[in-house]
Amino acid sequence: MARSSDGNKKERIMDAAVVEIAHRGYHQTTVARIAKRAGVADGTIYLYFKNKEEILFSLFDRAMGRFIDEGRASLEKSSEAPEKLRRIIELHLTLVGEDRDQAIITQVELRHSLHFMDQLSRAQVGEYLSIIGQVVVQGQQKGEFRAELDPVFAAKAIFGVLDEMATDWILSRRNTRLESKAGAVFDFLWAGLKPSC
Amino acid sequence: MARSSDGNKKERIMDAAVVEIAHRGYHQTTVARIAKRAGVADGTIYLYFKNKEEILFSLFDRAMGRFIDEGRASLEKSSEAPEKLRRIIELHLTLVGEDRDQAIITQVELRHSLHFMDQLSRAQVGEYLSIIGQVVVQGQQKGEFRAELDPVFAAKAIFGVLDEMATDWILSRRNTRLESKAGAVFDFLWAGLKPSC
Amino acid sequence: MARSSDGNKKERIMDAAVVEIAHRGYHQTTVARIAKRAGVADGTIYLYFKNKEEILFSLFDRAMGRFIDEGRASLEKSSEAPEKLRRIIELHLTLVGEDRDQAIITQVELRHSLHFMDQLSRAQVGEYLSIIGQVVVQGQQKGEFRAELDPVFAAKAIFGVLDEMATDWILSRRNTRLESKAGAVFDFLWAGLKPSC
Amino acid sequence: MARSSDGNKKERIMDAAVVEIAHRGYHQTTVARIAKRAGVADGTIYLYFKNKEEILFSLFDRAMGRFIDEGRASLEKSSEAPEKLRRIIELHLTLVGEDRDQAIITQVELRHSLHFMDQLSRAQVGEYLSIIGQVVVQGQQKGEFRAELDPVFAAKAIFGVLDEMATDWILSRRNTRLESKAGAVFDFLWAGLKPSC
DNA sequence: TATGAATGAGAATTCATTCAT
DNA sequence: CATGAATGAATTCTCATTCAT
Repeated sequence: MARSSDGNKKERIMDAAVVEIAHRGYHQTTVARIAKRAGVADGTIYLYFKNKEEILFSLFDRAMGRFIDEGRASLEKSSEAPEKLRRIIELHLTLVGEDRDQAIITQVELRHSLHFMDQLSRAQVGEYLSIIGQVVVQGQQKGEFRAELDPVFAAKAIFGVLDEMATDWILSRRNTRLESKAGAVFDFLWAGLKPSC
Repeated sequence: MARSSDGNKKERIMDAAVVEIAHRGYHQTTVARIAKRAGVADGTIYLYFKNKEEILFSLFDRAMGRFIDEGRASLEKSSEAPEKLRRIIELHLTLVGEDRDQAIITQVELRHSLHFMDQLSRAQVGEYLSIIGQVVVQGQQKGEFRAELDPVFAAKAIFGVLDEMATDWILSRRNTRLESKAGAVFDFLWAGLKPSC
Repeated sequence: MARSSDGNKKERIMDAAVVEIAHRGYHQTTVARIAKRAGVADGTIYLYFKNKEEILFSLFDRAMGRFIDEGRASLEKSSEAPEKLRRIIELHLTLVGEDRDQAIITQVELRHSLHFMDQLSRAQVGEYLSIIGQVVVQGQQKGEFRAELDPVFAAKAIFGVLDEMATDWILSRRNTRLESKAGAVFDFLWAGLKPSC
Repeated sequence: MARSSDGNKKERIMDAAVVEIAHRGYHQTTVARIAKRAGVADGTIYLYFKNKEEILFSLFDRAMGRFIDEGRASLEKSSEAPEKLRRIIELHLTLVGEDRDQAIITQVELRHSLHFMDQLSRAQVGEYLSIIGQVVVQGQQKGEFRAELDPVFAAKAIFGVLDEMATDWILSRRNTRLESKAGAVFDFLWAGLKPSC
């Protein structure tokens, strides 16, 4: 049966795309290279993706899906907002940090044009930001976070710090673990969020 | 006259490039289009730039130069670290916010590829981060900022928030002024930086 | 049932091909589209036709077969050459005019290339022309048509007029009936054929 | 100066296209082959033609232009309608017959799709038919041609006979001169056109 | 017979860059 | 310095055809 090869083939193409694109950049990566690495014919790519750009979008969807799903799941485990914030920070840095190639896609290649970023941010990034925002709101309701803070702004600020850490980690090719920054990030953000005394 | 038209011509090409690249993206922008908008022949571009990529680099240099120069100048005017932080925030958001096309270049197009970002971050972004870092260090020395904070980390966090605000402003095509976020950004960062009580 | 579905399937494929090719042209029509319209799998096409070109040839054969068969049958009904000429004209225009899609195939798509036309004209068109030629010969023998006319030439001239009417009808998308031209065509040709006085 | 090479280059490309397309058919002819025969780079083709199809259209325009121009010029030389008819017939067959490759383009390749024929017939073929029609009208006014004939119909009939002779000449690869048919064509058409007695 | 996923050769077109004027 | 016609390498995508099931 084609049972297993079907799903596998699309995945295989995406995996190949991550490696190729991470190494040479989206524009230098030819569809032929991706096909070759995936072990399929060039034309086969087009059975699974409308065009080259669709591959990149799919890569984003797959990655962002994990952020959102695992983000949601992680939040359910704790009830305190600061604890949730810590979990999100750790999860974000862990997910980005566990696959450098994928991280290059997410932090760099996926942002290569306004047109592209537009589509991304509208959909899933917006959802991710709103998850963060909900944690902020919840923390404010319980008095754990400063009430006067705009939660939408706060979510973006939090995301900005996380995103910068991720990008910085990619660019500095040192062999550090990205998660190791989680403590510092939490301390900094928590200081900015907690009620002043 | 011949003398100045030279300098003018390079500037004209760069200005044309900003508009074209902001509107269609770097890869969709042809050298011919830039030449046309600049009012020069295609070949003339190559008298001023080694190749297409060089144009983009020059755009970055020109923009980053202002950040660094005006950043430095601005810092000299005040002596308190929090005040300096506020100035940097305002300057950053003002400079990004005053020209949407240029901002698209800075926030989006310039981040094309790892190869590209590498070159950027090594040089001037590193310098910009170090300016921010120096403010943090100074604040810590004077007891205005929390001493236990790693100033290099803090600089990145600050930059991350500013950068996210800038990118968000570009993507949300609302007609707001980016500088209007300066107050909120300062409050948030200041809370995260000041000594806990 | 299996037996007849076989024949049906080939017919179904040919019918689908007529519609698709008439609407998009031979080269823009993919085998996949024909298969889809015919309700069969892509591969099934190749059980009935050696390749895509064969479909077109088959379409021609089927159409030309009717011209020849019905032409012959029609000629047997009358004995006077002018009457036979009239019948041929009417039959030709009626057959072309009764199915616009099929007519597009016959008048346009089938004339794709020299290679293609060669094969067509050698075989069946030659036979059709010879049927017309025989009518001319017969008319000359009975003194109904001018004797000095080369019957091969006359057949081509007759065919040329009919063919031009057919093509013109296709291109002018007016909602006229092609057969309505039969009278005028006959009058014109008859004048050219009958003995001068 | 590029003075002479400009016009020449476009002509050279068109000449190369005639040969290549006549020999292999439009679809089997690659732009690269045309470029090679024309002695230019592939890309150069696109400085003179928007795309491959445009080359074919240009070929048609150039050819049809001669038919119309020389047709018009030829008609001015004589005043009798039958004489004009004879001139048109001779000119048509001479022009088609003087360049077999070009004739293949005109009689076969240019007709390969409805879309294509539409564009052709609308414009210049219509004009050519109307030139023929005017001769018919003039002949009718002077009593040289049968008055009851619809001149639009007659023009198409005349064209149909000429066109069939041309196509037939191409397909029969015999080494005859197409113009040699002019007499027979004229006799046949003249018999169909002249007032009955 | 019938299927349809997979193949991979093939071609049009673009565009950064050069260089003769 | 300036031009812009010419170059030709490079790449995406299509689609007729095959073949394992």
